[in-house]
Amino acid sequence: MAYRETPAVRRRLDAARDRLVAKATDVVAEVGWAGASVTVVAAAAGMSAGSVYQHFASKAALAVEVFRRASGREVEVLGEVLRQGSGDPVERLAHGVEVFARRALERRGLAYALLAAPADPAVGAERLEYRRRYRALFAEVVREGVAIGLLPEQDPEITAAALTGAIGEILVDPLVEPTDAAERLVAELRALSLRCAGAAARPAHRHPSTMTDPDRRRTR
Amino acid sequence: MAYRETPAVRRRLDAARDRLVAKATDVVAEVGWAGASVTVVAAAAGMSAGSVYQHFASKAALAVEVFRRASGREVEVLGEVLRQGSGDPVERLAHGVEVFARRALERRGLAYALLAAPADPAVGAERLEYRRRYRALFAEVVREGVAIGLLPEQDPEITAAALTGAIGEILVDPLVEPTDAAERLVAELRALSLRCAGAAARPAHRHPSTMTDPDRRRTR
DNA sequence: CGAAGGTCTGAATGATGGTTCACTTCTTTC
DNA sequence: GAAAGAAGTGAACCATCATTCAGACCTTCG
Repeated sequence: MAYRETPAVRRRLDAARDRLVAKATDVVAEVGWAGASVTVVAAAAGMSAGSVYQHFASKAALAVEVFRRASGREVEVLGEVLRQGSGDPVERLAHGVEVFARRALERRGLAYALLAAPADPAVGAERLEYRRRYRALFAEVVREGVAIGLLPEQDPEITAAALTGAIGEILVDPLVEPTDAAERLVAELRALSLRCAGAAARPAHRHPSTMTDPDRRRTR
Repeated sequence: MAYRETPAVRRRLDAARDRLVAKATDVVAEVGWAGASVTVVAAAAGMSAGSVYQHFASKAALAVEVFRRASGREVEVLGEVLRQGSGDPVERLAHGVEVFARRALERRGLAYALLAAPADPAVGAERLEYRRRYRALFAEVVREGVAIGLLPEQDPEITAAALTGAIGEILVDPLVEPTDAAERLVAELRALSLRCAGAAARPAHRHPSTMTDPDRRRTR
């Protein structure tokens, strides 16, 4: 043999793959899953349609990867806030909802694509899976709250499912257009979530999101 | 001219159209929108693929009609319970949620297709529209409740959106499999909805659903 | 350099499934 | 019964993309 893959090549390939996924995510956020044909996505990533198949076995596989990467990040962030966050379970829940909502509002197109837009069956299945994860995270914190008597007796799974559905519904619909209304929306959502979980009304805690969203802390 | 459409023919045509929509609904409930090809649907309705186009300009038009008919019924029922129902706004809300949930649980496949299953863009658009209607209905009753001081200050639209999303999420997911758990689910959902709206805990009212679901009253 | 083994390209291929249409089969009217 | 005008049929048609593949172009190594 006269050729063997060299580290440099591996890096280039991996970079190309990454770029493909990233660009595909942008396209999906922009025009939805339906508009993201292989040709279009490949062009956006600066490669030919054929090359896509160097990195993924099928379009569905690429779509799933796009979904996983974007959603994975959200689950991670939410989990971090809900679990490692400061304060009692109710505070963490409130904060988690806020962070989740703000992030979604900042990238509406992507949020819509991830949560609700028509998509491949493969993505649909993945969607269910990730919704289950959101639910599990919320359920955990609710369960904690119930255990220490901060929240009334309830089925945490159901409350968690409701929170997931409620937040999704509110964020996805073109309900709030002007960005300046976003803060009011987040506040309402926070209050609503607490009521859903049965927490007694309490004033919003002081934690400017910019300091507590793990993503921002890291990347800026 | 030697032929003019006669009332009998009109009736037959209308019946065929109805039958087509009804059968298409069954197919969709069974195998989802994706599996409901024109050929399959036509076969289910006992006609040829070509004949479908006698009644609808396109497959999308048929799909929209299927969606509208099924969802329209639900909006109607929910509206009736929420508006003309007996009791104060909170009671009506609780009852509305119960009826909605029970109906969905009775026809899971259809509920899933209407609320969440991947579908034509045309159906997706319609879906948004109908969600808006559910939301409007819930918002109205919440607004009433706030007005008379039964419910705390809140943005009724947002609470309503949350209720829609929450109920959808819970009903659609394969969370509850055994039918015997359905009643518990409905009870939890009822309690959850009241908490979401901020109603103080109160015991379930006595109204056996069989007597108060407008659909049953009428058809059985 | 040249051989070996990759990667990349983009036009051709193929599958799917909605839509059309020439033709057959009713219905109605005279 | 026959002509006129629909309605019904289903095989052929066609558009859309995902996927493939033969050849062009690169990278590595003796």
